[in-house]
Amino acid sequence: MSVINGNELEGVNRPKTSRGEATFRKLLEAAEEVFGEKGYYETSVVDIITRAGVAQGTFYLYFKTKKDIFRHLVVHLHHEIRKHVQLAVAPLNGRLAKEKRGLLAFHEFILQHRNLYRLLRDLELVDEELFKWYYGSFAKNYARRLGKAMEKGEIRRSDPEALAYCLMGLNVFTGMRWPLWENKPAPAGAVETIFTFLEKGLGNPGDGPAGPPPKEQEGKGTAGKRGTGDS
Amino acid sequence: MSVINGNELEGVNRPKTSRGEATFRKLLEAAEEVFGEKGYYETSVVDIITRAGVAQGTFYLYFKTKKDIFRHLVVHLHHEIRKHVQLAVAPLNGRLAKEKRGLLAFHEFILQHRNLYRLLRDLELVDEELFKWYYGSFAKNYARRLGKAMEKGEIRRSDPEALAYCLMGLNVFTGMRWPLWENKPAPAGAVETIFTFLEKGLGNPGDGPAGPPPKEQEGKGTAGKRGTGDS
DNA sequence: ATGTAACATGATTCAGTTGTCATATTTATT
DNA sequence: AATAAATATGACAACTGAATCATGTTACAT
Repeated sequence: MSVINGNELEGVNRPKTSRGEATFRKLLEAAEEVFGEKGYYETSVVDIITRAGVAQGTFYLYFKTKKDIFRHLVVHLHHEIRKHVQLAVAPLNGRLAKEKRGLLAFHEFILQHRNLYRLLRDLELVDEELFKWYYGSFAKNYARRLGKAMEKGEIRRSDPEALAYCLMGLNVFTGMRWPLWENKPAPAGAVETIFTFLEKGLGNPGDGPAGPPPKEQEGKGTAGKRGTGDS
Repeated sequence: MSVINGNELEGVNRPKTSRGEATFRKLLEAAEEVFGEKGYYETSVVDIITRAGVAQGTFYLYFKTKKDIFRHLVVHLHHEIRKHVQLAVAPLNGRLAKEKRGLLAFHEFILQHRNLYRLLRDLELVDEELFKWYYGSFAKNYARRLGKAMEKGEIRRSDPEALAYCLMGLNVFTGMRWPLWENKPAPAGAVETIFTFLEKGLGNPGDGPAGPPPKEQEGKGTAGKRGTGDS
């Protein structure tokens, strides 16, 4: 990806002394807060430097533009979320169990980091390329794990990428409805519904035709019909 | 809803002659295009009136602010999408069939109205209240239909609202992945996966009581908290 | 202690933005 | 035709916010 080279974004000058490091951090913390509260477009650089308690010129010492500090925060967020979910899910066995726990962990994360999460919602408008990188990279990883689970026979065999997007959508929208909008966990009834939907949707270990694994090719007439002229 | 009174938004002055009507429309069309291309925040009123070919003062004859013309477009879009999906789905019988066709119709709509769809993505940041109205109203309707299908035994009984958000998420994310990002319909393999996920996730008519003995009961371990279906 | 690179400042410049208003034209009404 | 109401104009006042830069101030290696 041209978006990110190595582990560093361009447009960001890392400080070289501990004094600079402190200022750098102050700016990032301030930016996270203000972006989270008012959104990217409603936030000015002056808002950020005011909250950080530094002068305007100082900002441009470390970030080339407002967008650059935003990007930096987003990449940070991406790693944080993954770490959080990964950690919660690691000790469990079986894709379904991981999937369920992962959804709850994701909801928790939203509740505990509303500000950071809001950044993510701005991302699509601020930098579409980075946005695609964000979800694309998420999906890729997700699909890999799903693929493995399919091989192990833990879930039904199908297109891992499509499945990944289904699951991300499900996570994001339920995370929006309760944690984000109501600022509390999804009620038990909703969780139960979601879990069942996941369980049946993914397919249980013993579920499928006991027969041999299907031949990886699509187009087996099942639901078949494409909607529109598919160009 | 305080957002919308009757069928008209405040901040909008409808024209009173056919000449005015033409100008009004020109402005709306121009706004749809520019918003779609550059996004709400990157678009200025000057951009809009330039494309519409009218003077700046004319804009303020019909719209109080930039936000007001945006809101007007969004409400319009909401009705358009619903009409499109409704129309595609109406002749079909059974929730599952409707659900499948609805997803394809939704994807079609995105392909045919990329600009309008993009507005929607901006909405969350521009006017959160209207955004919640948008999805909330969608979800409410959706849940109502799902509830009816449950009563008829067409799909598994569960919390209709939670299910509605799952399905919306699934629609939105798959619509993003292929129609929006790649500007073409989802490939057959992906559609098949999505359909199967829907089919199993929603539960088939004959599913419930009969069928192979599911030794697997839900609620163990992580799922933990059982709750009666409240709301 | 001194030289130097890093760090910090904030007034200022500059490129935009919104929204208004006096003026002019068109349309509907009588 | 006369009049009022609606529509259109574009210059402009008033404002916003990003980014710069000349002028400092620290920290630290030598």
